Amino acid sequence: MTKGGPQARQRIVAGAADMISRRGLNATSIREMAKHAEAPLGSTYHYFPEGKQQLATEAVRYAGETIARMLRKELEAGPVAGLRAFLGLWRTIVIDTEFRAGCPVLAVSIEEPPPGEIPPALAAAAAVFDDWEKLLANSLREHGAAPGQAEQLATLTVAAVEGTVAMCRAKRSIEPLDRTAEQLQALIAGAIKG
Amino acid sequence: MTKGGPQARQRIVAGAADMISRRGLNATSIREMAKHAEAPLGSTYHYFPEGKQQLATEAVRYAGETIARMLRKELEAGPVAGLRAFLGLWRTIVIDTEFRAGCPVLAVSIEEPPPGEIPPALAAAAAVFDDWEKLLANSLREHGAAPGQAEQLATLTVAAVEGTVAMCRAKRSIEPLDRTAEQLQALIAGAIKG
DNA sequence: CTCTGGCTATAACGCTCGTCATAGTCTAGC
DNA sequence: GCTAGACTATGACGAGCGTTATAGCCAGAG
Repeated sequence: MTKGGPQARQRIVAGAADMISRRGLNATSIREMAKHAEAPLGSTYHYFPEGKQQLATEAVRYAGETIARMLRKELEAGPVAGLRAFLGLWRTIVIDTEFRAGCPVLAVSIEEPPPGEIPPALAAAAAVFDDWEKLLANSLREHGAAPGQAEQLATLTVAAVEGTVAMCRAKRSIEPLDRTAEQLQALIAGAIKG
Repeated sequence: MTKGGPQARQRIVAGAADMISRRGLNATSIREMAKHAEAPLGSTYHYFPEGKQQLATEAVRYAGETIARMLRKELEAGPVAGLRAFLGLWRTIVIDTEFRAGCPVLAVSIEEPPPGEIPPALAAAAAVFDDWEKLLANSLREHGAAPGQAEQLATLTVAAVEGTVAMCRAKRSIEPLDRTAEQLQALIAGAIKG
């Protein structure tokens, strides 16, 4: 049986991350998230009593952790290998979904917060970006890059990939990602040698 | 008088671009766009008979042209000057709006299109990115960069800036943009010398 | 068997959405 | 002044939204 039980919670979170990565947070309704996960609407409020914000927050963290785990593993073979895996992951997502999906973390980042407060989903997105950057920067430093350079390069890499994925979706072409990939690889390869 | 007349059309488009850059396309309603431009709701359907899609398309083109015009002008002083102006523009937007606004072109790019068709606003976003890239690439080539390198660097620049602006919004900090700025400036300065 | 507590089913709340229709107002040109 | 056409005012349409409430199911502990 794939339905019911606590594993439904997991399915809802994963499905929410997927839907947010396609349509953005605001265009993704709780009803659709439930349907997509084959869970009843009532269950979403059972598992996520704080409503949509909580669900979005967990979806962002889930996607962030999934990618961070992959990054950590691939970075063991060095920064260039890690970068290649990072780029390859996004390449697969964009192509397999026919340019329909992107990054849920970016999607959450560009929604205006209500005045005077920071929604938890937005804070989670910031934490995910920080996480990814730190993983890259640490690996760069460990392989001989200057500390300041490592930080800047890590930020540039994450930002460029996020931006390029969005550009690929608009253009319905993978070419921007391949161009960005070449530039970043040359950059990072150079930084750990100099 | 600031109300009424054909100049209302302009105000609606400019206001729509601003609102989309803050909340994304889906979270921006026609009613709010009208109110924001101090125009009656009926007027939006008078000026934009195809409804929201048309308004979004014009908003994307408007924002794209505004920035392209600025880029064209600043690039006359060379690629590094153009890049600096580009970065400075986004820096101002992000800071002046207290991390609430970003790029409307990016915002439109990450909305899932209906199956089997490409909404005009998405096509317009792709065209705007192309425009910006071509301006940068041409300037790079004119200043001695190798053609392939120029194209890749232009794509990287646009993507990195777009991605960084989103990161700045999530983190509520301008630091990512300053880091990206340093890296891109070094890169572009290097490319037109070698 | 009974009872408890996790999960589901169903319906409703007030609200906003995109869009359309219709009638009214205003202004320029004759 | 009068008429045409650009613009506005108003209200409605069905639909979907996030959220809440209430009652029901049903496995497993006692």
